[in-house]
Amino acid sequence: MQKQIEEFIKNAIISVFSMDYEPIEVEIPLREEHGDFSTPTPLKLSSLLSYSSLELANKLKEFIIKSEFSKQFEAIKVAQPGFINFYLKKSYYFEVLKQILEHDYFARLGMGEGKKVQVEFVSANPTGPLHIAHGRGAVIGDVTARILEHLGYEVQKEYYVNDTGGQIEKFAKSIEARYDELTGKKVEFPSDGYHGTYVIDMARNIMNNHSLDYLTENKRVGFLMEYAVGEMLKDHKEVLSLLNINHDNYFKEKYLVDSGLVDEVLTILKKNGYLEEKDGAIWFTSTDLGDDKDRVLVKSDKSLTYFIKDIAYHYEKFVKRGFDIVIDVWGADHHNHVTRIKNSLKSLNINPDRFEVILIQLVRLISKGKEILMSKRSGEFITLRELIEEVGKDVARYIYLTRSSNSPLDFDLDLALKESMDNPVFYIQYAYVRAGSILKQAAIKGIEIRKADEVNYALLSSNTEFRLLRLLSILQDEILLTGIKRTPHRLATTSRKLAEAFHEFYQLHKVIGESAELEQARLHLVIGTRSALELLLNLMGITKVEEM
RNA sequence: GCGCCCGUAGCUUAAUGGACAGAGCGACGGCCUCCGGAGCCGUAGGCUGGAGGUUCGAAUCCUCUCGGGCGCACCA
Repeated sequence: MQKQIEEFIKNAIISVFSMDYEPIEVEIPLREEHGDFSTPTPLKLSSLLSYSSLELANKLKEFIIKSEFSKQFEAIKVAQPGFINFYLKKSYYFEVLKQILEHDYFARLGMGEGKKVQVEFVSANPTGPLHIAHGRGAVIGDVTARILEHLGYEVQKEYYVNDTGGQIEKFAKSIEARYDELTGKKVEFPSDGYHGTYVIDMARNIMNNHSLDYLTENKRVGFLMEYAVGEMLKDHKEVLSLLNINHDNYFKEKYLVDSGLVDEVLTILKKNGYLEEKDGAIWFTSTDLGDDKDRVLVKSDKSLTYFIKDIAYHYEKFVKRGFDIVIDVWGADHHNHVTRIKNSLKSLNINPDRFEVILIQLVRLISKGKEILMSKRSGEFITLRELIEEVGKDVARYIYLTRSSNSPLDFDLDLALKESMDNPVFYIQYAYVRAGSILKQAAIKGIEIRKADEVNYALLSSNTEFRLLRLLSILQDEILLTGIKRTPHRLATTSRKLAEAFHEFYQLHKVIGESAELEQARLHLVIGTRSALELLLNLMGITKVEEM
């Protein structure tokens, strides 16, 4: 509907003022008295035309009112200082309700038709367990993917596995040292190695299952690298699935080198004039693109930097796999990397606008007013697994989701635990349960749900009922906005509002036991609301509970 | 020093440049013969860190400033 109004106003401006004006903004007002949809376009237009914004608004309104289009609205009003507000007809609400019940109104939207989008998230180094910050990126990425899928994009959720490089080697050597310690050998632990207790656990596991004794010195590290990455990744997958997150694809960094992609990219960069040899290394001349320094791609010892592999990786996403849009979810500490990748895309003749990054700010875990840094169990930073065990997956997901990703998040553990009795998550789930329980009662009493054509929706006439109907009617537009703006945290607010409206309805109105006509109309409203809650819970990845 | 992010109610925070800045928690006061009270209704609490500017309109954009976080590798 939002789109239709935009389109219509655009044409109205062409007809009335014979000018083509863009963009037309149509918003869902914060206050219900300002209508279901509203546009400030006359205010913008007044600087271009010699009318006051109020005059413009009135002229446009006159034009709109005469049209067939306006018949869908109860009222179209001009408001100070020049808004045009649209109030949907009750019959429009009723039509939506009917569509929800009989035509799968909440099905996927068609806007992303045929467009391939990749959302890459988590992609943690497999050198240690996932911690709470990874959880935030994981949920934001997952929900973003779910929303885009709902909008009709073809979405792939990807996890990039850093299975080569210096860090992995260091990790393998740390395990090796622990292994040797366990077998009684005296060794010096690598000074910059990984000290976590999980490294010792892994070494112990190897000792029990896979003896290293028969491997030569240089084969040991190779074996350990592969083994460690495999084990760590297995752990990551397991923890993510506890959070209800399952990636579609795990992309191995190793493949970039083995497949010759890195060489391919280097060749193109050379051809496009972005390579330079200096001090025995190969540099990307990114200063030509506005960077403050050139960046090394191939080190003087011929090994590859992370950067060249990442360039090759993104080249692969766009050119080999043909994604139209790639969205990476990164920790905010990598923000400098964003322009670097965009620059590299430019140098490969790929439009950098097709590449987006959602930066996730830090997460601090707070308990009793103080930040918790270490975990008792592992001696590491609090792991994601521990957090989920502590507060549960739904609470964790919801709390991660309520805050905008570019704002730092204080995850108050006490509050999360206390809230588990009195928590927005349960509030929303409870609304879903209540709706279900009314329907269950109806079934027990043998009440049959009539077809929409046989139900008199006009009996839904209280403010509370209209509020619910209105929320149902604007839900798809709301989700659309959430998807386009890549602001998944809006879902938290949207679903809370809907739950609130339903609880109020539940409190004020009886459904079963009213006159048969009213009973039917309200049952339909309950079914519609339940579908909407179901959609929202699915998008947020929060469990739909039937009983609490 | 340079770059990015954030300062909103006691706490955690929301608000595609729009209309009176919304919620939750906490505090205070009401509501259970009724489909589940994990609920509902109400009260108090804000110069959106500060100062300028752009705009018909600024929490939002620009400049400066004060606080906090992060990043500035032939690490990933």
